[in-house]
Amino acid sequence: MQLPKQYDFKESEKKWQKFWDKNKTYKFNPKSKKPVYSIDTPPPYASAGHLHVGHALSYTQFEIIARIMRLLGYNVYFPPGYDDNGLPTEKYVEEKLGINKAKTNRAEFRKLCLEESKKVEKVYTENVFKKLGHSYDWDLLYQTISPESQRVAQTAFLKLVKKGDCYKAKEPTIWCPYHETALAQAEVENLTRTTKLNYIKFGNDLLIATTRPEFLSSCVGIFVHPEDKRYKKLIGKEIEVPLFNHKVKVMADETVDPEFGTGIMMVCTFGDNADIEKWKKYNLDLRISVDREGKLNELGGKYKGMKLEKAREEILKDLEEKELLEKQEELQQTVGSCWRCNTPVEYIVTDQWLIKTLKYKKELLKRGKEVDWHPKFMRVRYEDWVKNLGWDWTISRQRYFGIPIPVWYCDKCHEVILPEENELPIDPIQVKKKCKCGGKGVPDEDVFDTWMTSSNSPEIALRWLEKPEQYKKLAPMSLRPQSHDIIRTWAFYTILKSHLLFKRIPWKDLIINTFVLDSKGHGMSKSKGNAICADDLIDKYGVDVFRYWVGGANLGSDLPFNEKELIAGQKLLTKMWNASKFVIMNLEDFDRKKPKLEPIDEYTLLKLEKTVKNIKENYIKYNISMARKLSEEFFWHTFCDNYLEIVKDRLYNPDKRGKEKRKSAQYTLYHSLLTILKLFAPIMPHITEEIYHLYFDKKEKEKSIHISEWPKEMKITKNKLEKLGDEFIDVISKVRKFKNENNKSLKEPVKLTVDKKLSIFLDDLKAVTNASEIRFGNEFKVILNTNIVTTNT
RNA sequence: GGGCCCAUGGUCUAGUGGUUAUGACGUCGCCCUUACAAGGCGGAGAUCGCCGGUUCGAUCCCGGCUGGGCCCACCA
Repeated sequence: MQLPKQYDFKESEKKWQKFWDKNKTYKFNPKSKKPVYSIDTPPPYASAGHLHVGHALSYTQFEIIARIMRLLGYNVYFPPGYDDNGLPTEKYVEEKLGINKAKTNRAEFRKLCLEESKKVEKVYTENVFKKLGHSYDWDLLYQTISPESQRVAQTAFLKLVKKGDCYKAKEPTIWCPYHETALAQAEVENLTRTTKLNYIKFGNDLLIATTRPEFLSSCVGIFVHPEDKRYKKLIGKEIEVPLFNHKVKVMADETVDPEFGTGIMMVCTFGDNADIEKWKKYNLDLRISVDREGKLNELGGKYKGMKLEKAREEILKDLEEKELLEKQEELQQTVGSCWRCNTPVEYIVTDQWLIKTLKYKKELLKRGKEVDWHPKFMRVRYEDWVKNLGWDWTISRQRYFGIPIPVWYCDKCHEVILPEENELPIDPIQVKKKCKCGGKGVPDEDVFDTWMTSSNSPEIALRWLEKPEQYKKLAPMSLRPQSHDIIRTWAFYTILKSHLLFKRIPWKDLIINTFVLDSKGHGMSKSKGNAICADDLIDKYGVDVFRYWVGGANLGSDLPFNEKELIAGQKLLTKMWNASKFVIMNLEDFDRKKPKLEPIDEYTLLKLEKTVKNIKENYIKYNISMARKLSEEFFWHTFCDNYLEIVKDRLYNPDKRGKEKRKSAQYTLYHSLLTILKLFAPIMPHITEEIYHLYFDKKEKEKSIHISEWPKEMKITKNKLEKLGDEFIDVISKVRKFKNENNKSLKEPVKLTVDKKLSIFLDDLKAVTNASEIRFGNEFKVILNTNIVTTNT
């Protein structure tokens, strides 16, 4: 049999990717009796940019798991998805089509987004997912912008409203003055900045330090520590606020730090979270002086219409003029800011839809414990987040584009008008509704937070509403793979929704992907300019080598990028190609019948079986790197370095050694190589498929190695043999070392003295060491023809 | 300010309460051996970050420190 001398990865990748596509190799079979393993895949936003290694790694990491589970006998439900319901899509469509979304209608614009996204996604599918050798079932593709996804989000909303877990409220909400929208707690980032702490004279010459003098008009209370001797007598008194001259009460609260500033805290509605807390706790007045654009309103008096920054300047100027500004100090401060525009957030009172979270903290913690986190310590992040929640989840956004909130408000009785579930998806702007009282329904023009959709990804992926039977059977899903930075959003909201809607967890396992750092140990990002492009690596080394690297990463931990790892993978591929070539060449006349096995062949199969078992255990625990290591060890050392060398003589000289002994070697080679290929198949799908098709596909029943069965146990249990075999291998190693130390070729003939126990391997031992004579004795000896050298055991 | 993770030969990495502490890349030496010189075989190279504690015994458990990475937080 003529086999190609070298493995051409580029050609092989193209060939097999096409093959898998054409044959729908990875199609989910709803009729199969195998247990189902379902994956709640993270839908990426299909960008045209280059593929960052970090992303390529995280997506490939759980893709390897999909392959592992398929190989272990599961019916794998592995749907690809695209997240095209966000701002990036909006922007892209506006720019590409040269339209202004504010001038088209919402439904029309959404349709355009859907169409454009589909085009971009098609390119992405080919250039990223298929190129990486991913085994999605493309018939299960979903989009978060699709009508079906909208229906899921709106149905979930409706159910929660009816249940009372979703409500409309006039509440202080986190507000981005730039985007003019409410934000969820999870959308707030921290911004560290230097600011001025201003010491301002209030009535009675009381000195109060504040960083937000622009909020003087909103001041509703003064707080001191109850034990602070300086101010004890003030408690209960009223103090006049400078410039605005309204009076506020002095109160005591233990959270006030006497050491900070002057030990007096001014509470305004609302400068920050602490204000809201005290406002609620002490039932203070509401004096809102900031509008939706971040400008002062009527309450701001002469500062009305000024942006907060400007108002601050003016107020400070006026305070100074009136000699009410005692002093200013520099202060390092951390403030919340909008995650998109970095504008510091404000807190204003608006009408918003919220989903209850605070009420369910305990249950959510319990649900968190029901999920199997990999690694375990990542659950702590979830728990910390849940414990520290301070707000219910604001799900309405004052944005133009997104999934509409399906409600109307009666213009007469002001009741909320809800649609029927079977009307969904619906855009209230497009559809008129009447109230029971006869009043006209005014549509809610807000849209959902995008997490409102994403948090139902299991429902979208499993076709909750389209295929209720399937959903019932497959939920909860088996696995959610995701990155650690969205534990507080994606993981949290999904668990929340699942708890509220279905009273159970959304999936059994949650894995946190590896976080790739640059070679110096810093996070990779475009802005830092240290991001490495996965496409370049794939062009240079091939996908399987890239995937080999991915297979060495551990879940939930950091991994500095190191190109050397790829070289190791490259070498492994070469080795695998060559070893397979050798094996297949020697299997031409193999009839697959089981012959009487030689002791060393049995020993090798025994070792293999142990390895397979061990690997399975690791694979099930998502310990891919350990499985890879074990596979490599067996393949390279046990199989190539030792076994292949041992059987060469039997394969080459059947006349001398006996035909049956050659068959025994062939049998062992066949099963070992096939098993080795399967063990590596999830990590390196292309080369293993290529080799499988060089020979095995004609013998085995499956068309593709990737849907073949996990190696069956051969039930070899000869423990004595294992010990003896180990000793035999040890002798080989010693003889090699001996020849090496004497600068001799490995072919150099020697005379050996070995333990009598090893006599069962006599012929193989003789052949592999090229011994002209073997004697038995207690002491191990190697002797050259010319000079005599002895080695002891 | 709180919390989490990490620290092992030059580099990257595995691992365990107790034998000579993995493996890879690199390096050095030997070997053209009919699968593979993009190879084989062998060698050198680590007081397992630092300081304490628990223990008969710690790289592994506990506490502290240092350095790196990350998450969270209302000091007005």
